[in-house]
Amino acid sequence: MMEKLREKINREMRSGIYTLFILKTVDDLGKSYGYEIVKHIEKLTDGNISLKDATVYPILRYLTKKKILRSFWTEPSLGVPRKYYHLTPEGKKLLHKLISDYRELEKYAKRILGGDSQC
Amino acid sequence: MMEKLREKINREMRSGIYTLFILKTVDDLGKSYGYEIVKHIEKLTDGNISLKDATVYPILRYLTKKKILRSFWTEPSLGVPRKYYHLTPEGKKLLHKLISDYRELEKYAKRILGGDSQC
DNA sequence: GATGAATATATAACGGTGTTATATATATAA
DNA sequence: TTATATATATAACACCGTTATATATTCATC
Repeated sequence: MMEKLREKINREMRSGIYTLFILKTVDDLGKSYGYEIVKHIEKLTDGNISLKDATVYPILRYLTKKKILRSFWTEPSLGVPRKYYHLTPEGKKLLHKLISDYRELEKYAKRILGGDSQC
Repeated sequence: MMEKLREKINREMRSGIYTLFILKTVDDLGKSYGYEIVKHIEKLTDGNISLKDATVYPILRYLTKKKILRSFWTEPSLGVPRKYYHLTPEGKKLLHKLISDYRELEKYAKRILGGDSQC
C-alpha cells in the first residue's frame, strides 16, 4: 500500500517534465508526430517513461496554439494520415530556456537531496 | 508573453518534487514544522524555490494521514505553538525509495535532454 | 504605544492538468 | 479473421498547487 503512494508521487515528479521531453524530442527529430514522440521517449528510457496519448495530444495542441509548435498533415497517399509538428523559432528559444531552467532545478535538487548521484 | 508560458512549465516541473523536498528536509532536520521547512528550502536554493504555506500544510497533513509522518504540538510555554513533524519508519523507507526514483528520472532526463549538465 | 514585518498554521474556492475511458480508422502479422 | 500495432482525438473525472483569506504571536521600528 506504500507502493501506491510511491507511484502517485512518482507520477507527479514525472508529469512536470513531460512538456520539456516532448519539445526536446520534436526538436531532435526535426519534425515528429504524437505516436512517434511516445515511442521515442519509451525507447530512450527503456520503456520506463510511457506517455499516454491523452497526455501527448493535448500538450501538442496547446503548444501549437501558443505558437511554440507548428503542425501540418501529411497527405494520406498511403497509410494512416499523420499530423507532424516542428518547433517555431520562438519554440527553439523556449526550449533552450527550459533546459537551462531544468538544469538549475537539478542543481537545487542535488543540494537538498544530497549529491550522491552517479555523475 | 513567452515568459509566462516558461514560468507555467517551470511551475509544473518544480511542483512534482515538492513532496520529496519536504520529506527530505524533515528527515535531515530530525523534526521540523511547516514554516521552518519552507525557510530551509529557500535557503538551500538561494530563495529560488519558495513553497507556499497553502502548498506545504496540506502536504504535511496528507503524509501524516498516510502514516509517513507523525506530528505533535509543542506546548506554547512561550511563543507561537508549533506543530512538529517527523518521519515514521515507513516514511524513512518511502523517502529512500523516492530518492532512488528521482535519480532514475534524472538519468532518463539526461538521456533525453543531453548530458551537458555540470557534474 | 502603535504600526508593520516576520513568524506560524489553516482552509475554502479556483483553475489547470494528467489519467481513464471511449471512439475512430488503417495496416500488418498470425 | 482476429489480434496487434499504428495513429489521432476528446469528454469526464480526480487530483493538486495557487490565490485569497483568516487567525494569532513576537519583535523591531517610528
